[in-house]
Amino acid sequence: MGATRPLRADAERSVRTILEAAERLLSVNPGASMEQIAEAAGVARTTVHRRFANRQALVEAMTADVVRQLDEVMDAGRPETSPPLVALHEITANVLRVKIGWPFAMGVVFTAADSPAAEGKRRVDDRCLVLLRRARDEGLLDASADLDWTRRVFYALIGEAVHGPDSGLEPDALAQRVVDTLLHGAGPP
Amino acid sequence: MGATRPLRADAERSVRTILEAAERLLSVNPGASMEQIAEAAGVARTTVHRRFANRQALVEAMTADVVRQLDEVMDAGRPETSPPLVALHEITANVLRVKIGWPFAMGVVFTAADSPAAEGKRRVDDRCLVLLRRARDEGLLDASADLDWTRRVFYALIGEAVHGPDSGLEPDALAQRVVDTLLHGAGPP
DNA sequence: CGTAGATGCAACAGTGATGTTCCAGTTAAC
DNA sequence: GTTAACTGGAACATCACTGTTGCATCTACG
Repeated sequence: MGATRPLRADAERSVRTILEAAERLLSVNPGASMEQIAEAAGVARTTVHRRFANRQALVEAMTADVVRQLDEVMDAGRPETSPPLVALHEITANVLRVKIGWPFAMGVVFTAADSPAAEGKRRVDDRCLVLLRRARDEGLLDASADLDWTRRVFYALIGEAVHGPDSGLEPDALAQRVVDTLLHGAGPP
Repeated sequence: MGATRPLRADAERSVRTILEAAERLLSVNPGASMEQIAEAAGVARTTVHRRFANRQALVEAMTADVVRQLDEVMDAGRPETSPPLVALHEITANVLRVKIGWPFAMGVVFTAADSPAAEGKRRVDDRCLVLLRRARDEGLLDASADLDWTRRVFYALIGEAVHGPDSGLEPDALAQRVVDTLLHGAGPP
Protein backbone atom coordinates (compact mmCIF):
# COMPACT_ATOMS: atom_id res chain seq x y z
CA MET A 1 0.00 0.00 0.00
CA GLY A 2 2.35 2.73 -1.21
CA ALA A 3 1.96 6.25 0.07
CA THR A 4 1.76 7.54 -3.48
CA ARG A 5 2.43 11.20 -4.00
CA PRO A 6 -0.84 13.19 -4.35
CA LEU A 7 -2.08 13.55 -7.89
CA ARG A 8 -1.99 16.81 -9.71
CA ALA A 9 -5.29 18.69 -9.91
CA ASP A 10 -6.05 17.77 -13.53
CA ALA A 11 -5.23 14.13 -12.88
CA GLU A 12 -7.55 14.11 -9.92
CA ARG A 13 -10.24 15.52 -12.15
CA SER A 14 -9.61 12.77 -14.69
CA VAL A 15 -10.03 10.13 -12.03
CA ARG A 16 -13.40 11.52 -10.95
CA THR A 17 -14.59 11.84 -14.54
CA ILE A 18 -13.59 8.29 -15.31
CA LEU A 19 -15.25 6.91 -12.19
CA GLU A 20 -18.48 8.71 -12.99
CA ALA A 21 -18.47 7.65 -16.61
CA ALA A 22 -17.77 4.07 -15.58
CA GLU A 23 -20.72 4.11 -13.20
CA ARG A 24 -22.97 5.54 -15.90
CA LEU A 25 -21.97 2.90 -18.42
CA LEU A 26 -21.62 -0.13 -16.20
CA SER A 27 -24.99 0.42 -14.57
CA VAL A 28 -26.53 0.02 -18.01
CA ASN A 29 -24.15 -2.58 -19.37
CA PRO A 30 -21.89 -4.33 -16.85
CA GLY A 31 -19.79 -5.68 -19.70
CA ALA A 32 -18.86 -2.32 -21.16
CA SER A 33 -15.25 -2.16 -22.33
CA MET A 34 -12.51 0.10 -21.02
CA GLU A 35 -12.57 1.70 -24.45
CA GLN A 36 -16.21 2.65 -24.11
CA ILE A 37 -15.65 3.94 -20.61
CA ALA A 38 -12.76 6.08 -21.79
CA GLU A 39 -14.86 7.47 -24.61
CA ALA A 40 -17.75 8.25 -22.29
CA ALA A 41 -15.33 9.99 -19.95
CA GLY A 42 -13.88 12.00 -22.80
CA VAL A 43 -10.33 10.77 -22.26
CA ALA A 44 -8.00 8.47 -24.14
CA ARG A 45 -8.02 4.81 -23.33
CA THR A 46 -4.40 5.02 -22.22
CA THR A 47 -5.36 7.57 -19.61
CA VAL A 48 -7.79 5.14 -18.07
CA HIS A 49 -5.07 2.50 -17.93
CA ARG A 50 -2.70 5.03 -16.43
CA ARG A 51 -5.05 5.64 -13.51
CA PHE A 52 -6.43 2.13 -13.13
CA ALA A 53 -4.21 -0.79 -13.99
CA ASN A 54 -7.11 -3.22 -14.36
CA ARG A 55 -10.79 -3.23 -14.88
CA GLN A 56 -10.79 -4.78 -11.42
CA ALA A 57 -8.85 -1.84 -9.99
CA LEU A 58 -11.35 0.53 -11.54
CA VAL A 59 -14.31 -1.30 -10.06
CA GLU A 60 -12.60 -1.49 -6.69
CA ALA A 61 -12.07 2.24 -6.72
CA MET A 62 -15.75 2.70 -7.42
CA THR A 63 -16.83 0.37 -4.65
CA ALA A 64 -14.37 1.89 -2.19
CA ASP A 65 -15.92 5.27 -2.88
CA VAL A 66 -19.39 3.94 -2.33
CA VAL A 67 -18.39 2.23 0.90
CA ARG A 68 -16.92 5.48 2.12
CA GLN A 69 -20.20 7.23 1.33
CA LEU A 70 -22.13 4.54 3.13
CA ASP A 71 -19.95 4.90 6.20
CA GLU A 72 -20.68 8.59 6.20
CA VAL A 73 -24.38 7.87 5.91
CA MET A 74 -24.25 5.53 8.87
CA ASP A 75 -22.28 8.03 10.91
CA ALA A 76 -24.79 10.76 10.16
CA GLY A 77 -27.73 8.47 10.94
CA ARG A 78 -26.48 7.59 14.45
CA PRO A 79 -28.11 4.14 14.44
CA GLU A 80 -26.81 3.42 17.94
CA THR A 81 -28.28 6.43 19.67
CA SER A 82 -30.90 8.23 17.61
CA PRO A 83 -34.55 7.18 18.00
CA PRO A 84 -34.89 4.07 15.81
CA LEU A 85 -37.68 5.32 13.61
CA VAL A 86 -35.88 8.59 12.98
CA ALA A 87 -32.60 6.84 12.23
CA LEU A 88 -34.36 4.39 9.97
CA HIS A 89 -35.85 7.18 7.91
CA GLU A 90 -32.69 9.20 7.75
CA ILE A 91 -30.46 6.30 6.84
CA THR A 92 -32.90 4.99 4.26
CA ALA A 93 -33.18 8.33 2.53
CA ASN A 94 -29.43 8.84 2.44
CA VAL A 95 -28.67 5.32 1.26
CA LEU A 96 -31.20 5.87 -1.49
CA ARG A 97 -29.33 8.98 -2.54
CA VAL A 98 -26.13 6.98 -2.79
CA LYS A 99 -27.82 4.16 -4.62
CA ILE A 100 -29.44 6.46 -7.13
CA GLY A 101 -26.06 7.90 -8.04
CA TRP A 102 -24.04 4.70 -7.91
CA PRO A 103 -26.33 1.79 -8.68
CA PHE A 104 -23.63 -0.36 -10.25
CA ALA A 105 -21.07 0.09 -7.51
CA MET A 106 -23.74 -0.49 -4.88
CA GLY A 107 -24.68 -3.71 -6.60
CA VAL A 108 -21.09 -4.90 -6.51
CA VAL A 109 -20.69 -4.00 -2.85
CA PHE A 110 -23.84 -5.90 -1.93
CA THR A 111 -23.16 -9.04 -3.93
CA ALA A 112 -19.41 -9.65 -4.23
CA ALA A 113 -18.43 -11.46 -1.08
CA ASP A 114 -14.74 -11.51 -1.90
CA SER A 115 -14.02 -7.92 -2.84
CA PRO A 116 -12.11 -5.65 -0.46
CA ALA A 117 -15.35 -3.74 -0.08
CA ALA A 118 -16.79 -6.72 1.74
CA GLU A 119 -15.31 -5.56 5.01
CA GLY A 120 -16.99 -2.19 4.70
CA LYS A 121 -20.21 -3.93 3.83
CA ARG A 122 -20.01 -6.01 6.99
CA ARG A 123 -19.49 -2.84 8.99
CA VAL A 124 -22.66 -1.36 7.51
CA ASP A 125 -24.50 -4.63 8.09
CA ASP A 126 -23.56 -4.63 11.74
CA ARG A 127 -24.66 -1.10 12.43
CA CYS A 128 -27.85 -1.83 10.56
CA LEU A 129 -28.49 -4.81 12.79
CA VAL A 130 -27.87 -2.71 15.87
CA LEU A 131 -30.48 -0.28 14.67
CA LEU A 132 -32.99 -3.02 13.95
CA ARG A 133 -32.40 -4.59 17.35
CA ARG A 134 -33.10 -1.27 19.01
CA ALA A 135 -36.21 -0.92 16.88
CA ARG A 136 -37.35 -4.33 18.03
CA ASP A 137 -36.65 -3.54 21.67
CA GLU A 138 -38.81 -0.46 21.40
CA GLY A 139 -41.68 -2.42 19.94
CA LEU A 140 -41.30 -1.00 16.46
CA LEU A 141 -40.70 -4.50 15.16
CA ASP A 142 -42.40 -7.67 16.24
CA ALA A 143 -40.67 -9.22 19.25
CA SER A 144 -40.19 -12.44 17.29
CA ALA A 145 -38.86 -10.74 14.16
CA ASP A 146 -35.82 -12.37 12.59
CA LEU A 147 -33.39 -9.46 12.43
CA ASP A 148 -31.24 -10.96 9.71
CA TRP A 149 -34.22 -11.53 7.46
CA THR A 150 -35.52 -8.08 8.29
CA ARG A 151 -32.23 -6.54 7.31
CA ARG A 152 -32.22 -8.36 4.01
CA VAL A 153 -35.78 -7.30 3.34
CA PHE A 154 -34.74 -3.74 4.13
CA TYR A 155 -31.94 -3.94 1.55
CA ALA A 156 -34.24 -5.49 -1.01
CA LEU A 157 -36.81 -2.75 -0.54
CA ILE A 158 -34.15 -0.11 -1.00
CA GLY A 159 -33.01 -1.86 -4.14
CA GLU A 160 -36.55 -1.95 -5.44
CA ALA A 161 -37.33 1.65 -4.62
CA VAL A 162 -34.82 3.01 -7.10
CA HIS A 163 -36.30 1.00 -9.96
CA GLY A 164 -39.54 1.41 -11.76
CA PRO A 165 -41.62 4.44 -12.60
CA ASP A 166 -41.16 6.25 -9.28
CA SER A 167 -37.39 6.32 -9.18
CA GLY A 168 -37.61 10.02 -9.90
CA LEU A 169 -39.37 10.75 -6.63
CA GLU A 170 -37.68 12.58 -3.79
CA PRO A 171 -35.44 10.28 -1.76
CA ASP A 172 -37.46 11.23 1.31
CA ALA A 173 -40.68 10.12 -0.30
CA LEU A 174 -39.08 6.87 -1.41
CA ALA A 175 -37.70 6.36 2.08
CA GLN A 176 -41.15 6.89 3.52
CA ARG A 177 -42.48 4.16 1.32
CA VAL A 178 -39.61 1.79 2.08
CA VAL A 179 -39.81 2.19 5.85
CA ASP A 180 -43.57 1.94 5.81
CA THR A 181 -43.46 -1.24 3.78
CA LEU A 182 -40.73 -2.67 5.98
CA LEU A 183 -42.75 -2.09 9.12
CA HIS A 184 -46.26 -2.84 7.93
CA GLY A 185 -46.07 -4.63 4.61
CA ALA A 186 -48.94 -4.12 2.21
CA GLY A 187 -51.67 -5.32 4.56
CA PRO A 188 -54.21 -3.12 6.34
CA PRO A 189 -53.15 -1.46 9.57
CA MET B 1 -40.00 -20.48 -36.82
CA GLY B 2 -39.06 -23.73 -38.51
CA ALA B 3 -40.79 -26.95 -37.56
CA THR B 4 -37.43 -28.63 -37.01
CA ARG B 5 -37.41 -32.39 -37.01
CA PRO B 6 -37.41 -33.74 -33.41
CA LEU B 7 -33.97 -34.40 -31.98
CA ARG B 8 -32.67 -37.84 -31.39
CA ALA B 9 -32.83 -39.05 -27.78
CA ASP B 10 -29.15 -38.56 -27.06
CA ALA B 11 -29.17 -35.10 -28.58
CA GLU B 12 -32.14 -34.17 -26.44
CA ARG B 13 -30.20 -35.32 -23.43
CA SER B 14 -27.25 -33.19 -24.48
CA VAL B 15 -29.44 -30.13 -24.70
CA ARG B 16 -30.78 -30.66 -21.19
CA THR B 17 -27.31 -31.31 -19.79
CA ILE B 18 -25.94 -28.16 -21.41
CA LEU B 19 -28.82 -26.02 -20.18
CA GLU B 20 -28.39 -27.28 -16.65
CA ALA B 21 -24.64 -26.83 -16.69
CA ALA B 22 -25.05 -23.33 -18.09
CA GLU B 23 -27.47 -22.44 -15.31
CA ARG B 24 -25.08 -23.82 -12.70
CA LEU B 25 -22.12 -21.85 -14.05
CA LEU B 26 -23.81 -18.62 -15.07
CA SER B 27 -25.55 -18.28 -11.73
CA VAL B 28 -22.12 -18.14 -10.13
CA ASN B 29 -20.32 -16.27 -12.91
CA PRO B 30 -22.48 -14.60 -15.56
CA GLY B 31 -19.41 -14.17 -17.75
CA ALA B 32 -18.52 -17.82 -17.97
CA SER B 33 -17.35 -18.84 -21.44
CA MET B 34 -18.96 -21.36 -23.76
CA GLU B 35 -15.84 -23.44 -23.26
CA GLN B 36 -16.39 -23.61 -19.52
CA ILE B 37 -20.05 -24.41 -19.98
CA ALA B 38 -19.20 -27.21 -22.36
CA GLU B 39 -16.66 -28.60 -19.94
CA ALA B 40 -19.11 -28.45 -17.05
CA ALA B 41 -21.67 -30.23 -19.19
CA GLY B 42 -19.18 -32.91 -20.14
CA VAL B 43 -19.45 -32.27 -23.86
CA ALA B 44 -17.19 -30.80 -26.52
CA ARG B 45 -17.40 -27.11 -27.19
CA THR B 46 -18.49 -27.79 -30.75
CA THR B 47 -21.49 -29.69 -29.46
CA VAL B 48 -22.66 -26.64 -27.59
CA HIS B 49 -22.33 -24.58 -30.75
CA ARG B 50 -24.17 -27.26 -32.68
CA ARG B 51 -27.19 -26.95 -30.40
CA PHE B 52 -27.02 -23.22 -29.72
CA ALA B 53 -25.67 -20.94 -32.40
CA ASN B 54 -24.94 -18.12 -29.99
CA ARG B 55 -24.46 -17.46 -26.36
CA GLN B 56 -27.62 -15.43 -26.79
CA ALA B 57 -29.47 -18.41 -28.22
CA LEU B 58 -28.37 -20.49 -25.26
CA VAL B 59 -29.57 -17.91 -22.76
CA GLU B 60 -32.83 -17.51 -24.62
CA ALA B 61 -33.42 -21.24 -24.46
CA MET B 62 -32.87 -21.08 -20.72
CA THR B 63 -35.22 -18.17 -20.22
CA ALA B 64 -37.84 -19.69 -22.49
CA ASP B 65 -37.76 -22.79 -20.32
CA VAL B 66 -38.16 -20.74 -17.17
CA VAL B 67 -41.01 -18.73 -18.63
CA ARG B 68 -42.74 -21.96 -19.54
CA GLN B 69 -42.34 -23.16 -15.95
CA LEU B 70 -43.68 -19.87 -14.65
CA ASP B 71 -46.72 -20.13 -16.88
CA GLU B 72 -47.37 -23.56 -15.48
CA VAL B 73 -47.03 -22.22 -11.96
CA MET B 74 -49.52 -19.47 -12.67
CA ASP B 75 -51.93 -21.91 -14.25
CA ALA B 76 -51.72 -24.20 -11.26
CA GLY B 77 -52.15 -21.30 -8.83
CA ARG B 78 -55.40 -20.08 -10.38
CA PRO B 79 -54.81 -16.46 -9.40
CA GLU B 80 -58.11 -15.41 -10.98
CA THR B 81 -60.38 -17.76 -9.08
CA SER B 82 -58.71 -19.36 -6.08
CA PRO B 83 -58.96 -17.60 -2.69
CA PRO B 84 -56.25 -14.91 -2.82
CA LEU B 85 -54.37 -16.00 0.26
CA VAL B 86 -54.30 -19.58 -0.92
CA ALA B 87 -53.19 -18.62 -4.41
CA LEU B 88 -50.56 -16.30 -3.00
CA HIS B 89 -49.05 -19.08 -0.94
CA GLU B 90 -49.21 -21.66 -3.66
CA ILE B 91 -47.76 -19.42 -6.33
CA THR B 92 -45.02 -18.13 -4.06
CA ALA B 93 -43.91 -21.61 -3.11
CA ASN B 94 -43.87 -22.82 -6.68
CA VAL B 95 -42.08 -19.75 -8.00
CA LEU B 96 -39.50 -20.29 -5.29
CA ARG B 97 -39.00 -23.82 -6.52
CA VAL B 98 -38.33 -22.51 -10.01
CA LYS B 99 -36.06 -19.77 -8.76
CA ILE B 100 -34.01 -22.13 -6.62
CA GLY B 101 -33.32 -24.30 -9.62
CA TRP B 102 -32.84 -21.54 -12.21
CA PRO B 103 -31.61 -18.42 -10.45
CA PHE B 104 -29.66 -17.08 -13.41
CA ALA B 105 -32.40 -17.56 -15.97
CA MET B 106 -34.94 -16.06 -13.58
CA GLY B 107 -32.68 -13.07 -13.18
CA VAL B 108 -32.53 -12.56 -16.91
CA VAL B 109 -36.28 -12.89 -17.31
CA PHE B 110 -36.91 -10.32 -14.61
CA THR B 111 -34.39 -7.74 -15.76
CA ALA B 112 -33.92 -7.92 -19.53
CA ALA B 113 -36.70 -5.79 -20.98
CA ASP B 114 -35.84 -6.60 -24.57
CA SER B 115 -35.53 -10.38 -24.61
CA PRO B 116 -38.24 -12.52 -26.17
CA ALA B 117 -38.97 -13.70 -22.65
CA ALA B 118 -40.25 -10.22 -21.84
CA GLU B 119 -43.64 -11.08 -23.27
CA GLY B 120 -43.94 -14.06 -20.97
CA LYS B 121 -42.83 -11.93 -18.10
CA ARG B 122 -45.58 -9.42 -18.82
CA ARG B 123 -48.08 -12.24 -18.84
CA VAL B 124 -46.94 -13.33 -15.40
CA ASP B 125 -46.96 -9.73 -14.20
CA ASP B 126 -50.54 -9.28 -15.31
CA ARG B 127 -51.85 -12.37 -13.62
CA CYS B 128 -49.94 -11.38 -10.53
CA LEU B 129 -51.62 -8.00 -10.54
CA VAL B 130 -55.01 -9.63 -10.93
CA LEU B 131 -54.30 -11.70 -7.87
CA LEU B 132 -53.15 -8.71 -5.85
CA ARG B 133 -56.21 -6.72 -6.86
CA ARG B 134 -58.44 -9.53 -5.68
CA ALA B 135 -56.47 -9.65 -2.45
CA ARG B 136 -57.03 -5.94 -1.97
CA ASP B 137 -60.72 -6.23 -2.72
CA GLU B 138 -61.02 -8.86 -0.04
CA GLY B 139 -59.28 -6.69 2.51
CA LEU B 140 -56.10 -8.73 2.57
CA LEU B 141 -54.21 -5.66 1.42
CA ASP B 142 -54.75 -2.11 2.47
CA ALA B 143 -57.37 -0.39 0.35
CA SER B 144 -54.87 2.29 -0.58
CA ALA B 145 -52.08 -0.14 -1.43
CA ASP B 146 -50.17 0.62 -4.64
CA LEU B 147 -50.51 -2.64 -6.52
CA ASP B 148 -47.53 -2.05 -8.76
CA TRP B 149 -45.25 -1.33 -5.83
CA THR B 150 -46.71 -4.31 -3.98
CA ARG B 151 -45.97 -6.58 -6.89
CA ARG B 152 -42.40 -5.37 -7.06
CA VAL B 153 -41.98 -5.88 -3.34
CA PHE B 154 -43.38 -9.35 -3.79
CA TYR B 155 -40.77 -10.12 -6.44
CA ALA B 156 -38.00 -8.65 -4.33
CA LEU B 157 -39.00 -10.75 -1.35
CA ILE B 158 -38.98 -13.87 -3.47
CA GLY B 159 -35.56 -12.94 -4.74
CA GLU B 160 -34.32 -12.42 -1.21
CA ALA B 161 -35.78 -15.63 0.14
CA VAL B 162 -33.55 -17.84 -1.98
CA HIS B 163 -30.42 -16.11 -0.73
CA GLY B 164 -28.73 -16.26 2.59
CA PRO B 165 -28.50 -18.95 5.22
CA ASP B 166 -32.06 -20.21 4.93
CA SER B 167 -32.12 -20.90 1.24
CA GLY B 168 -32.09 -24.59 2.13
CA LEU B 169 -35.45 -24.42 3.84
CA GLU B 170 -38.55 -25.99 2.36
CA PRO B 171 -40.11 -23.82 -0.32
CA ASP B 172 -43.32 -23.87 1.68
CA ALA B 173 -41.59 -22.47 4.73
CA LEU B 174 -39.91 -19.80 2.62
CA ALA B 175 -43.23 -18.96 1.00
CA GLN B 176 -44.79 -18.60 4.44
CA ARG B 177 -42.15 -16.09 5.37
CA VAL B 178 -42.44 -14.19 2.07
CA VAL B 179 -46.21 -13.88 2.17
CA ASP B 180 -46.20 -12.99 5.83
CA THR B 181 -43.64 -10.26 5.25
CA LEU B 182 -45.50 -8.98 2.21
CA LEU B 183 -48.74 -8.65 4.17
CA HIS B 184 -47.49 -7.50 7.53
CA GLY B 185 -43.88 -6.38 7.17
CA ALA B 186 -41.67 -6.79 10.20
CA GLY B 187 -43.80 -4.74 12.57
CA PRO B 188 -46.02 -6.10 15.35
CA PRO B 189 -49.50 -7.34 14.43
C1' DC C 1 -28.23 -54.59 -39.38
C1' DG C 2 -27.99 -50.42 -42.00
C1' DT C 3 -28.33 -45.66 -41.94
C1' DA C 4 -29.03 -41.12 -40.57
C1' DG C 5 -27.87 -38.53 -36.93
C1' DA C 6 -24.82 -37.25 -33.12
C1' DT C 7 -20.37 -36.65 -31.03
C1' DG C 8 -15.35 -35.58 -30.15
C1' DC C 9 -11.31 -33.63 -31.76
C1' DA C 10 -8.24 -30.83 -34.25
C1' DA C 11 -7.59 -26.95 -36.91
C1' DC C 12 -8.47 -22.41 -38.50
C1' DA C 13 -9.83 -17.59 -39.11
C1' DG C 14 -11.73 -13.64 -37.17
C1' DT C 15 -12.70 -10.43 -33.58
C1' DG C 16 -12.32 -7.50 -29.81
C1' DA C 17 -10.46 -6.43 -25.39
C1' DT C 18 -6.33 -5.81 -22.81
C1' DG C 19 -2.17 -3.93 -21.38
C1' DT C 20 2.21 -1.72 -22.59
C1' DT C 21 5.43 1.44 -24.75
C1' DC C 22 6.98 5.58 -26.78
C1' DC C 23 6.78 10.32 -27.87
C1' DA C 24 5.26 14.96 -28.80
C1' DG C 25 2.49 18.46 -26.97
C1' DT C 26 0.00 20.56 -23.03
C1' DT C 27 -0.71 22.04 -18.29
C1' DA C 28 -0.40 22.52 -13.33
C1' DA C 29 2.67 23.85 -9.58
C1' DC C 30 6.52 25.98 -7.29
C1' DG D 1 9.68 30.49 -16.43
C1' DT D 2 11.25 26.13 -15.45
C1' DT D 3 10.15 21.75 -14.36
C1' DA D 4 7.74 17.78 -13.50
C1' DA D 5 3.47 15.78 -14.27
C1' DC D 6 -0.22 14.78 -17.29
C1' DT D 7 -2.49 13.78 -21.73
C1' DG D 8 -3.51 12.06 -26.46
C1' DG D 9 -2.39 9.16 -30.05
C1' DA D 10 -0.35 5.59 -32.51
C1' DA D 11 1.63 1.31 -32.52
C1' DC D 12 2.38 -3.22 -30.89
C1' DA D 13 1.97 -7.79 -28.72
C1' DT D 14 -0.99 -10.83 -26.52
C1' DC D 15 -4.78 -13.26 -25.34
C1' DA D 16 -9.35 -15.29 -24.79
C1' DC D 17 -13.48 -16.14 -26.85
C1' DT D 18 -16.21 -17.07 -30.87
C1' DG D 19 -17.85 -19.49 -34.64
C1' DT D 20 -16.91 -22.71 -38.45
C1' DT D 21 -15.27 -26.80 -41.00
C1' DG D 22 -13.85 -31.50 -41.84
C1' DC D 23 -13.45 -36.05 -40.54
C1' DA D 24 -13.33 -40.33 -37.98
C1' DT D 25 -16.07 -42.69 -34.67
C1' DC D 26 -19.98 -43.95 -32.19
C1' DT D 27 -25.05 -44.68 -31.36
C1' DA D 28 -30.05 -44.33 -31.51
C1' DC D 29 -33.74 -45.91 -34.31
C1' DG D 30 -36.24 -48.13 -37.86
